Amino acid sequence: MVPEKFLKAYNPASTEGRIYKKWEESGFFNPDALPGKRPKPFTIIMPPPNVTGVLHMGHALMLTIEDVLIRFKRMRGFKALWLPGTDHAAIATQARVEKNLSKEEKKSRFDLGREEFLRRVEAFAAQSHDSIVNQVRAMGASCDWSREAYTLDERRHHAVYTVFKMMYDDGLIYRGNRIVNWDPKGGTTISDDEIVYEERAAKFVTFKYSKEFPIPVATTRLETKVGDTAVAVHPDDARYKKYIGKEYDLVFCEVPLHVRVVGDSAVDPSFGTGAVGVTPAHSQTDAEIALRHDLPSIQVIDERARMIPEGLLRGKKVLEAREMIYEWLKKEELLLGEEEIKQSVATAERTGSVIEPLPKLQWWIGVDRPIKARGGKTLKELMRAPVEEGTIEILPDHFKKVYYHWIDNLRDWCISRQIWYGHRIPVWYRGEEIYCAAEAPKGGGWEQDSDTLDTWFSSGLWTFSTLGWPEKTKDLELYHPTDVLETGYDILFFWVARMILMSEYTLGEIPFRAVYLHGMVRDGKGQKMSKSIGNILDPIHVAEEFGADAARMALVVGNTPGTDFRISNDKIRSYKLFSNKLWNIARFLLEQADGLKLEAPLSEKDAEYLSQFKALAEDITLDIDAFRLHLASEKLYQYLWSVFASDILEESKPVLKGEDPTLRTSRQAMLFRIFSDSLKLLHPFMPFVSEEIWESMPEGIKTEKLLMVEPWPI
RNA sequence: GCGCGCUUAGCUCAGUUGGUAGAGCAACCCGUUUACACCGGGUAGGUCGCAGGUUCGAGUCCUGCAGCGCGCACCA
Repeated sequence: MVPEKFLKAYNPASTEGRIYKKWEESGFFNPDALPGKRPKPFTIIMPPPNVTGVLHMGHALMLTIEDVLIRFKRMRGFKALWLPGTDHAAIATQARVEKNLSKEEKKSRFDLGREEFLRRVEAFAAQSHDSIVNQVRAMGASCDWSREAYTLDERRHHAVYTVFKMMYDDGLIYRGNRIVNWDPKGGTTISDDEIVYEERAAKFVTFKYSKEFPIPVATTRLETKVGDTAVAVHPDDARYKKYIGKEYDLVFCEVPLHVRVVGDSAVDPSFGTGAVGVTPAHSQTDAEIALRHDLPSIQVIDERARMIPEGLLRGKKVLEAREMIYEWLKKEELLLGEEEIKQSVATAERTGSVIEPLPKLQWWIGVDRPIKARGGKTLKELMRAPVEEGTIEILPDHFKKVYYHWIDNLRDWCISRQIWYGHRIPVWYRGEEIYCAAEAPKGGGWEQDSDTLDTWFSSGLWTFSTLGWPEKTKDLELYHPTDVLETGYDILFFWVARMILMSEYTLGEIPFRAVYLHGMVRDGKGQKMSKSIGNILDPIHVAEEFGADAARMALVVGNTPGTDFRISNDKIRSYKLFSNKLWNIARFLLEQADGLKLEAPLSEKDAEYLSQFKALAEDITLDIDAFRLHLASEKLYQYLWSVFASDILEESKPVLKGEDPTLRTSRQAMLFRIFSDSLKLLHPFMPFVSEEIWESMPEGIKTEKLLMVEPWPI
């Protein structure tokens, strides 16, 4: 009666691969193949992992939460679609390949040329993709592989070009020469959101340009001062008022400067000397002052972060130039003072390089431009409205405020990148002519823009590009808007906001109804997991050692949305023990299954046990519906171990061995009914062990081929 | 500077709408005639950061304060 496998302890390693194969072969990951009518769809589009390497715990958390929701809804009778994919992660992937190239072959991408380099990146991406997809499977993710998408494949390419052209024609995408965030190491511009601010010590130096120049200024970036074209003071500042409008010709560290004194109310008279040396080419705020006063802009730092002006400084690195000018000021007795201050320095997220603000001709998306097709609303307004109106729910709720705060401070989005891996900008040039389309216009001589698009541009389309847009597909009609977008709070701006922007602009509808933001996964000591600390828990190793089920439970129990949380081997081990506990409960019950009649009348006590369980099942159902997975999973654990196994089973032993056959059949029925329904409740959280036990449940309990498609007990 | 969050047992954290403080791990004691030692039974441990307020009643709501963390902005 008891299958032999139950005589040994539960072994996830030898079970999980086999079970996953069974699921995959059933075809039930594809909602079209699910049994029953299923009028209502339920959709989650998977946040695509970058094809830059391996899955980490954050991915494992994402996969677990989404799989719990999808399995739950599938059992609840929904047409449940979970669409998987991967992200080409333009800069990140290119940087990886460039690093390998320089390490292994001592070559740069320019040595290989665009075509050959792209071939290398694609080979790397393909390899990385395969290993990632296998890791996703190992976590038990029940996603529909037949619909798998890539942010850089043909269909997504089509979607990207279509949206670009729409925005170009609507005047939202424009080309502008402005100050950009230049990453000298990556050799590309980056968006404001890709900047990481680092606190560093800096020397705040007060000086005069020359003996004759009447106004002292202060700066931490002496090297930019050779690009100054004005000094700005507050228009009401009694000290400097008299100089406003005067112009000076002077030579600063061998560089001739023409400096005008302007009055501008953006200047804070109480900060520094109350006067600003205006460098329009290398500072955002200075460029704004320059615009107001029609000042010239002189670029003095190049794309490799080296000095441009002729003379002493030419070709020197920025930091060297800073030091040289400092020494020069000292020598010329122009140095008036210095102070050590703390300063937050802009660095590039991917390369860690210090950002050089430079003037460059780039492509931008205007976030404050009225859109005719959307009733004159701006992109900012389109992003804000659905969250304000509550058509998009954000969990936890307080992230709404963070979201609004970000929108309020948002500036135009720089979308062009000087890298090669990505969607190439669909714009063609011939002399002064510009043409926006996927293909070059007829007639020769057209050259395509050499830049590619910010990776988040294609990610922004993800909810509908994956469903086939711009074609009018059935999938799009049925599954969009999607139901839940589940991701880490760290990409609320990068991604969530841009999906709302793109969906509202392109389709005029929300991309998803709810946003579930999970926290960051940290190690047992609360440290961020990183390679250099060596505290990374690889979800795949964890799954091999303890089982994916154990990893999933450890990731879900007690983990509330929006809050960082810690995971350790100890925690995961405790849920491996739980898998084994379930295994042994099953073994015990199967030993007692002789003469089982599921519909036998229940004694008063057994009816009481059953109704207690029903109440719990209802409670757990409400919890999952309200995204309280941390509570649902803990309640199940608690009930099965402390109530069902420790109390009910122990109390049942004498009844099952006893003389009274009525009590015995009643008890049997109650135990099997509770346990089999428990397996259903548990399935979303621990799909492997529940499915494996389910396989051995007696006839009469199973109504479908697999537990994964059994109807939910409530 | 603007904003957001956290502070509950030794550690990590739950605590859904206000109704007698919870779990896991760790600790200590006992138990090996069996569903499970990947186990069972038991013990100990908290004035819920501080100060006020609302309430019949506050870990939960309000105000203020402190410590910690995070985001955004500024950074001449």
